[in-house]
Amino acid sequence: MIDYKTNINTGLKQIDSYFKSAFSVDCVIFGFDGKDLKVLLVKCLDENYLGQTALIGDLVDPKEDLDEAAYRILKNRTGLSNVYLEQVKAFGRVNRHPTGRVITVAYYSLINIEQYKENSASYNNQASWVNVQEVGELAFDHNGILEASRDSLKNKVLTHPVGFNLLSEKFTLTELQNLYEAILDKPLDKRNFRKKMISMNVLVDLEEMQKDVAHRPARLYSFDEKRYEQLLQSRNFNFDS
Amino acid sequence: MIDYKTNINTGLKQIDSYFKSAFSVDCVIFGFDGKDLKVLLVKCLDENYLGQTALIGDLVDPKEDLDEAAYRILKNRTGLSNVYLEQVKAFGRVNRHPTGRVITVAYYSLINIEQYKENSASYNNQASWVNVQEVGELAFDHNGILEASRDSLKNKVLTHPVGFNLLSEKFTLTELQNLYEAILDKPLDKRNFRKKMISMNVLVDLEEMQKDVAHRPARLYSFDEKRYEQLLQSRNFNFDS
DNA sequence: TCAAAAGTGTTACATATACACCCATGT
DNA sequence: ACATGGGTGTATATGTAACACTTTTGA
Repeated sequence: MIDYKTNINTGLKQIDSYFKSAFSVDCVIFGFDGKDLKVLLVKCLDENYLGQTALIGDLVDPKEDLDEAAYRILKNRTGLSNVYLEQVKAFGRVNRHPTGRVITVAYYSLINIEQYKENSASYNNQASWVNVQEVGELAFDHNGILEASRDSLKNKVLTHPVGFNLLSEKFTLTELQNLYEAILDKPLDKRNFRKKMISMNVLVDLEEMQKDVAHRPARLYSFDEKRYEQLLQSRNFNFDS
Repeated sequence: MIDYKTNINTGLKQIDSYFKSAFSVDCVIFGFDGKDLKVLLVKCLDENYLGQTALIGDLVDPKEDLDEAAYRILKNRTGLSNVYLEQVKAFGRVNRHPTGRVITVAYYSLINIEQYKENSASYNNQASWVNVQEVGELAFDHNGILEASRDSLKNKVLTHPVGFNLLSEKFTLTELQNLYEAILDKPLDKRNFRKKMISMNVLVDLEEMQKDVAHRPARLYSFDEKRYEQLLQSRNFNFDS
């Protein structure tokens, strides 16, 4: 009934015909420009999808952990290390890649666009930020990967305040609210949002104001990582409104 | 800076050295015996982990989608089709498998133990049900995979009543509560549990009673899948208590 | 003085939690 | 009669949702 020779957990000799596949990692790199959620995309040079837009990805080196590969790709493309990175899931349709059998593992990461601009100056890699609402048809199965990543991010942000990774160190509550609205793709009530955020106890009031804005300047906050780590241990956040 | 020749999304010729890996699927098959959450495990025949206990898994055929492979493995091992199946994530540490570079994609599935027993009689595959609380050291990185799957199931069950897949068609509210307690690994309040479950509107009161029990017989219910599908579309459940 | 965004409280409603006793059956 | 699990309601606390006006700045 079961062909034990092909069963990798119960024991097998290396069966050459199985070791002819490759893995890739695709990174959905999210950024935020103060108004819209953006994703970093590149032009595809693969002959089957020539000129189409694609996610940033690469083959995983045989001597490289999956997570390592994701960090390497991010570092290569953005110049940034220590970025927020989360695995989404694996995509493995047989014909998803024309070159051969390639299973890809999707990751999303959250980076600060300003920091990217500073660091990536030396990397002329022709990547560009596209509003997630305006992403057209992508190469391969990348539209599906992007959708799954957006969903994953939505769920994450409802329980963990990871959105801070997309903002500058100092930010206003309105910027934060705009970010949540962009991620959750729905409007939020200003007063309720502020109450909830402040009651979470992860914001540090910097007692500092915006400057040179053509309206009443807003108070600046930063994110208290230590406080957040403590909260993670005690119990879950819940950010729903 | 970036080696475009090795970049699979922007275009590449097949690079043989990358196409020497394999994928496997590992299935965390959960069952419920009325009291404890169980997982179906097998004895490992791999020489590196000889005699150790392991999850059920297999290599993915080069001509087979990932999901297909998971369904095939389940069918082979349990005789069951149309089971509830959910991808967890990919595990890709370089040395996780001694035979070669093997990335594995974990799935968990929820099946009914009674149904399994009926169907698997002809498959003498020496699999056995182990209480998840009592699982010892497993082969490969399977303890990590099991943990990730339990977490994933916990989260799922808080928002979607998928637990029904583990029960018989007819069940009592106490059985259902025991199941939730086993999955969430904490006690729940009887009255609050019943109120909440009933208010979800996914239970059908069969107007039928338990028989041959040495105490007051309990009312039997079944799960209303159509109602559930409707609810999924409208908005999310929330099962937290 | 105008435009533009910042900032602020209260009330109604819904949901979650805590909690203890009587009931029906088989032995 | 007793042991076993089945079944039920209420009060309180907490969280969520809805809602509009005044303030501060630069132009």
